[in-house]
Amino acid sequence: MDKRQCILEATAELIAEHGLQSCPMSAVARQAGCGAGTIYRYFETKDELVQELYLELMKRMTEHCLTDYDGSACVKLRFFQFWGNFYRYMRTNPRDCALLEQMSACPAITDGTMERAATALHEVVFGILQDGQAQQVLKACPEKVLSTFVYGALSTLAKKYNCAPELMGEELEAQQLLALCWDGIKA
Amino acid sequence: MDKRQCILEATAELIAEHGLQSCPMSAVARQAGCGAGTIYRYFETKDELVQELYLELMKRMTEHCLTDYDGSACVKLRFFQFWGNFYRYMRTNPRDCALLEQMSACPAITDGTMERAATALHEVVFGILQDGQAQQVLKACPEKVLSTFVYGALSTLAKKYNCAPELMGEELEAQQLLALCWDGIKA
DNA sequence: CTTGCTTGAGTGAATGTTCATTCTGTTTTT
DNA sequence: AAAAACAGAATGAACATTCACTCAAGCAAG
Repeated sequence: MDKRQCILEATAELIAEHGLQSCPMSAVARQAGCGAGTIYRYFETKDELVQELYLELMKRMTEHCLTDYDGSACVKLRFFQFWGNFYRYMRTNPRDCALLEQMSACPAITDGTMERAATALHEVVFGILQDGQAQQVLKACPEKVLSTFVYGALSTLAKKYNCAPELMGEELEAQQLLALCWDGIKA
Repeated sequence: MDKRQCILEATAELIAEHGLQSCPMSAVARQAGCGAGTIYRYFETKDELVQELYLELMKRMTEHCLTDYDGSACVKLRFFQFWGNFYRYMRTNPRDCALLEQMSACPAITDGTMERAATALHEVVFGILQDGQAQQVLKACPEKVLSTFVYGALSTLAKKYNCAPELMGEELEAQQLLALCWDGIKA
């Protein structure tokens, strides 16, 4: 088994449970089943470990978002496939969802890391929205406004369902939540 | 001048700049212009200080959201007034906006604190959405789904405009962003 | 008014703890 | 046997919290 992977996984587990600020390297080592020194064979510093974890999480999420994604389908289909994948990923992996939120909000993750982590996603989203606007299917807002709108709504809904499902009433299908977003941005 | 207020303000400044995890009490004391011991006259522990800061921030935001809010107006007007206030507050106070996001994402803020901080807001939002559904102006989703949808979209938009306005294209009026949300939830 | 006493807010050096990182010796691999 | 990987104790820095002290304001007695 891959030690580096183990260490990343252990870090994820601990941060999710106790927060970024209470995640000592000694605990990471224990959780990963290795000595403290070993971590430093794979990561220069704790900070690097954390940045790498963020990149790893984003990579995993990006892959899921592109499952069965057909770039040549119509705008509406692409929209529902992509964001449906996104939402389901967030709902199926509550730990990663919480982790991503926590890390995105934290100044310790540098802007460079964030940008590097998100470019792949950006391109796909940009493609969908551009096409939608060209075909006048979508509102003529700046593309970033639309993408931020959808991302914000869906990620917050997923988080809420993950953390406090009892408050949310009977659970809706991803389709119905996507419909809210679609109605918001359609022309 | 109020020392307690000074300390809270200093804490806010430091957390906004360096993050929750790098905000030593010594720095808080320096920023607040007092000795380290003084902080402990007003707050039992660092943790309590942080929880109190969160409550304070939420209180401020809640007040702003209710500016000129007329509970007897029609659903659409109430919606635009309330969420417009919310959005403008987030845009006018980028520091508080970033702070709230960071603190909300962090396990150090207890669920109890969060609930206590948000009840006032919840009631107003609940009122608007309930009425809207009763009048069949709004979609018949669980009320929490609608509120989370709007909150997520607007807060994420505000954050993005605050942090990376250059990426967002020409800035839109609050009205136009609210319209996206309204179109999403209207029946 | 002056003087001396009391009170409690305020201070910041000292304490003990926690933690990232390093280092030395050990085990495993080649 | 050499090299690489590993473990975990040791190190030193950073930090939350404490505590013995200072000082200014209030106040009562002279």
